[in-house]
Order: sequence, then structure tokens, then C-alpha cells
Amino acid sequence: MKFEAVTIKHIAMELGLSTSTVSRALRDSHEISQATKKIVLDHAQKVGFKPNRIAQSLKERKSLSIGVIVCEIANSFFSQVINGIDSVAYEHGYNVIIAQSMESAERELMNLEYLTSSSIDGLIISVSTETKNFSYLKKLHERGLPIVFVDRVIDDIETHKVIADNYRGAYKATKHLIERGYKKIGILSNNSGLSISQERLEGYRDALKDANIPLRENMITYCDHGGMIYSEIESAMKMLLKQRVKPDAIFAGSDKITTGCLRFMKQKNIRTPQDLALIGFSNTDLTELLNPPLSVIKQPAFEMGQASASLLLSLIESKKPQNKFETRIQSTELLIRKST
Amino acid sequence: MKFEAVTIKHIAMELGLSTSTVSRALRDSHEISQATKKIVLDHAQKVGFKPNRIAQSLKERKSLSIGVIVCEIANSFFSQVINGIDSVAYEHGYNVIIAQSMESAERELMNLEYLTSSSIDGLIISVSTETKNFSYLKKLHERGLPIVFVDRVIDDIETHKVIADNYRGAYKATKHLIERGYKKIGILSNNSGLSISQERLEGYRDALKDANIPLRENMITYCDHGGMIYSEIESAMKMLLKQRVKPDAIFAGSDKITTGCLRFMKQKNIRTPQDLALIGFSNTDLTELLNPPLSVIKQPAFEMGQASASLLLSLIESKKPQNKFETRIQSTELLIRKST
DNA sequence: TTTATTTACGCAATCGTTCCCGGTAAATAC
DNA sequence: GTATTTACCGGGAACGATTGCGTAAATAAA
Repeated sequence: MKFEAVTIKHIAMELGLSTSTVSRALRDSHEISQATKKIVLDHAQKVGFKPNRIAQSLKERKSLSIGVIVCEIANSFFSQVINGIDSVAYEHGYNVIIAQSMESAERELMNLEYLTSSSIDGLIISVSTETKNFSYLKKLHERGLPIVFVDRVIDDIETHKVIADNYRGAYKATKHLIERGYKKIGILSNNSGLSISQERLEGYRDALKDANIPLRENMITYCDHGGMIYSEIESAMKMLLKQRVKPDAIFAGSDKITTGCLRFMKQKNIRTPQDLALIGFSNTDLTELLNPPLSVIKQPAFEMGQASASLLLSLIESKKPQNKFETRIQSTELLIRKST
Repeated sequence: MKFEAVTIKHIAMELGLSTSTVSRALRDSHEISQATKKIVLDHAQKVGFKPNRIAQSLKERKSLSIGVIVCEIANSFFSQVINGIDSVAYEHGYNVIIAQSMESAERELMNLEYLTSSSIDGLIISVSTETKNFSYLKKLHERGLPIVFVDRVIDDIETHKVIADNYRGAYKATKHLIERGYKKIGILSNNSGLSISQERLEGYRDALKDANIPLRENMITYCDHGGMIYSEIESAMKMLLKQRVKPDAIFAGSDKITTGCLRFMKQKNIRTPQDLALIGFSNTDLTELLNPPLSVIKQPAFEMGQASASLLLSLIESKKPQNKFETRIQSTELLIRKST
């Protein structure tokens, strides 16, 4: 099935003009008389002419579309980020092409190759938990592809980055637990390779230190797939709970891990917060409706998406290569509810 | 900033061949000798040649990308649908370009114009609650743009449609409430213009009829923006509760309405299910963790996305214009929990 | 009246691929 | 030894829009 569109050539033929005149008239060039412009514009309107963006892209050597790679769309945090990206991109006439890595480095690489086959002007990416080899990304960056990292960043690559204040978020959450009297705080961290994990762990560590609570290494567990697989949360929790000194509170390192943790506790009939308190990073707007209403650290996901899109667009539209890059750190919000 | 890519022309120059030979070698044409093919392929591999999709699109007159318009990405149902679409599209080498209507007919139209300016090969759309005028969509369809409707369909336009079994879902939910002893069942329907609303309302009506419970028209309320605005849920609930015959159960017509309803009940200290039972359509995977765990009708969102994508691709890739269209009705799942 | 300048438009190249036509050599058939 | 086929490759025209350059006519300046 073909969708036959009206082209500039058709208009030129029908009006007995050249394609250049039509093109210029449509772009309101000063080289075309008002009379001709009117004729062209009216006719274009009548036949419903829409410039072919593909042809424009080829000519202008840009596609007016940006690629976005996240681990999963159906994740409240990332869907909000995408929402923010979309809002800014749309205003500037850019398309947003979305791809999901599903936390797989292999799928991420495939998406990367796919998106960059000359069809995107820039990339916003939040790397997968599995990603250890950044060489392809680095090569793309060196070859001049504008890239902005959001949430999960890579230190090695110098470009704009947009993150939540993970350190302070984790610090505040841990401090809050301590103030509530919890001293044995277990942590279910995301994959240890991720920037967010390291920052959040650091906030946790410092909050304990500042409260003079000794850090127990066996209170720290990792969910290598970011909670994508429920069993890893299960085994992390089991590990924490079978120790001689059991935790009295849990700090969860991501959206999926937080809700997964609650699911585990419910299954095992562990009461919250009486038996075990729970706080975690989360961006679902349902947390206050949960049982118990969950204390969470909420990230400004929508704003992060907006920021990364506008940074990317500035990169794309700047004439000369940039070398001054910024890392935007957006503050998190601590919402205290019944679970702590 | 430009991102200089290797072209077929570069390879031709460096190898002392013509562009046609290189192109044919890369496409494994029988007109090229094995030796030449190997030389070209090796060199292309070495310099990291990626065909320019924009140029291919222009030449082949197709963009290998499909447009998706939903009301909101950050909605569990639609993000799952998109996930399904993405999975199929990706396998077939298609890009997915996503746009959000935010339940606004105006934004929907803008998205439509934008996506169809020759840059998409087909469209998957779930119309907004506000959409009353389908003429633009119809015109596009008549001009040959392959379109598949998902979830919220338009009867007037004959093409493939993918929906959940809204009628049976609503019927089962209502029947379940009746079996539990609830007889005064209020309904918070989505916008009355939507196909899903009508189908769900019909299921509700028939279930009451089959149980010989008289239908009270004042038990039916509408949320015109699909729960996008919390206040409409609030006023609908207030309306239901101030009647002389108050409902003893609520059936909510969409994801946002269901959780909004629970939010309202929590705010007003209405106990569920003692004071008021609640069941609704919802696709969040958190419903069992809510307080109380929510009984819901769950739609096969991911599968619906997959189905609509494969139907669209079949439409796109069929040589001749189709005139046999199917409406795929996928069954819903009734999950009974504590709220009823 | 002659020359310079402006106005308004057409020609043709370009972006990167693909593909229809050829063309030339070697290989085979007659 | 000629005719025909086969294998292999290049030239060049598309796809649709943009734009530098050239040029006729119209106007202004000399």
C-alpha cells in the first residue's frame, strides 16, 4: 500500500513554474514576488502539500529526530523521563524514537547500531545494568554524535549529564531511618557498576558515618538486574534476613527493587514497619496507596527528561563542537509515610 | 556539530569501483563476483559503513518507521502496549515514533499532521477522550495510510482493530460484585464517546439485567477526561455518594479512574470493601500491594501492542490495498482480591 | 541613451542509495 | 572462426527538497 503524497514537483507542473520557484515561495524567500507566492501558497494549501521530511533530512543532513534508549518503557520513572523528553522535543519539531534495552547490554548495542545508522541527530541514553563495555558509545561520541546521559551516566565519556541528587537522596533517606530509631539498615542496591548505585551507596555510607553507626558490609546486597528479575530481590532479602544480626529497616535502591521488596515482605508475612521498615527510590504515584503507604525518595523524572532533551538540542544545534559540558543534578524529594 | 558518516561513494572511491558496484556488492547481488564482494564487504566492515537510512527511505519511498499516538506514555496500560509494539517493530527493522495526545484532540491532530508529513509508513492510534472529529484521520486513511486502532477504536473507519474484551471484562466484574452480594453498583465510566466506555457500560448493564437487578441511571457517572484530572473523579464520587440510595460498590472504567477512586476513598476515610467495594480496569502490577489489594480487570496490554504492530506491518507490507479487516478481541483477566 | 542595478525566476547540482541500461571481456556454442 | 551467451561492472537517472549561479526583463542611475 502506498501513500501517494503531493510533491513540490507536482505543484510546479500544475502551476507552470520551476521547482525552485515553488520551493522558494513556500519558504517565503525574498526572491519571489508576492503575486507568485500567493499563487503557490494557495495551491499548496488546496492540494494539501506537506514537505517530505525524509527528503529534507537527506538534503539538510539531519533527521530532526532524537533517539532515546532506556531499559524499559513500562517503568514509571523512565516513562516519566520520556514524557519530559517528548514535551521538549515536540516543541522544537523533533521526533523521539524510543528503544528499550531491557537491561541487556546486547540489546542496548543493537539499539545503538540501529538508531545511529544515520537516522538520529542525537541520543539520550540511560545505560543498562549489564553495560560494562562503553567502547561503542565512546566511538560514537568521538565521531561527533551528540549524546546526553540521563540518570545512569558514564564517567568516562565527557558530555552533558542529567542526574538526580542520588547521594543526598540516599543520605536523607538513611538519616530519616536513623532518626526513626532504626540502626540496622540493610540496603538492596542496584547493580554495583551503575553510577546511581555508587552514589546512593555513598549517601547511605555517609549518613551512617555521620550518625556514628558502624557500617556492616553484610548489610549491603546487590540486585544485578535492577530488580528486573524478582528472584534476585528474593535472594537478597533472604540473605539479609538469615544473618545473626538481622536488619530492622531496608533501603531499596530503585523503583522495581522497592516494590519487589514490599512484595516479598507481604509474601513472607513480614509486617511493615513493625518487623521491618522500608524506604526506597520510587516514582510511581501509587506509593501512598500501598499497604503500608510507602516512604520514598522521588526523583524529578519529568524535569530530568526535559533537561536532557534541551541539553541535547543545544548540542545538536550548536555550530561548533562543544567542549564545555555540564552535569545537572536535580534534587530529590523525600516523602515520609507509614512504612518507616 | 556534524556526524560525518562513511558513504557508499567513499568506499567506491577508495576501492576504485563505481557506486553501483559497491551498492550491489553490499546487497549481495548475483551480478558481482565473489572476489569483488569480499573486497567491498571487508572494506565496509573496516571503515564501519552503515547505509544511510534516510537516503534509503527516500529512494524506496518508505521510512521504515511507524507512528504511535497514545494519550500518555506514563500510564501503565499504554506503556505496556508500546512495549508490545516496540518488540514487534524492532524485530522487523522498524522504528517506533511515539507521540502523546494527553487526551487533547488538538494535540492529537498536531501529532497526526506531524507524524504523517511523509515520515511514517503506518500508524497505531488510541484516540483521545476528547476526539469527536475523525475527518482528518479518515482522510489519511482514504489516502492510503495504513492505520491500526488499539484499545480505543473508531467504528467509522474500516481497518484493523485490536481491543480487549471490554464487554466481557465489565460483565465478569459486575457479575462478580453481584455474587459477592453487592446490588447497588455505581460506575465511574470513562468519556461516553469512547468505544471502550460503551462496551464496558454494556457489559455492566447486561450483568445487572441477567441478575434481575434494575438499572439505576443515576448510578452511572462519567469522567470525561478519563481520570486525567483528579477533580472529575472526586465530583463523580461525590455525586454517587450524596444520593438517597448510595452505592455499595464501585466499578471504575479505567486505570487512572480506578486508582483515583481508591485515592478518593482513602482521603474520605471510606473503608474498602466494608463501606464501599471497588473493582476496576487496571494494568499496574502494583494492585495486589495496594491497601486493600485491589480486584481488577486486567487487559493483555503487551499482547495487544504486539497484535496491533503485526497487523500494521502486514498492512504496510501488503502489495495491494486491503479490504478485509479484522477486529481482534483479546480476553481480559479478572483478578479477585480484597477490595470486593 | 547608455550603463548599472534590482527583481524574479529557471537550470542544474546536491544529499546517499538503488536500479535500469548499457558495455566489454571471456567462455561457450555452432 | 564466427555467433551467442555469460559474468561482471560502470554510467547515470531517479527519490524530493534546497540553493548557488546565471540571466532575462524592469527599473534606476548616469
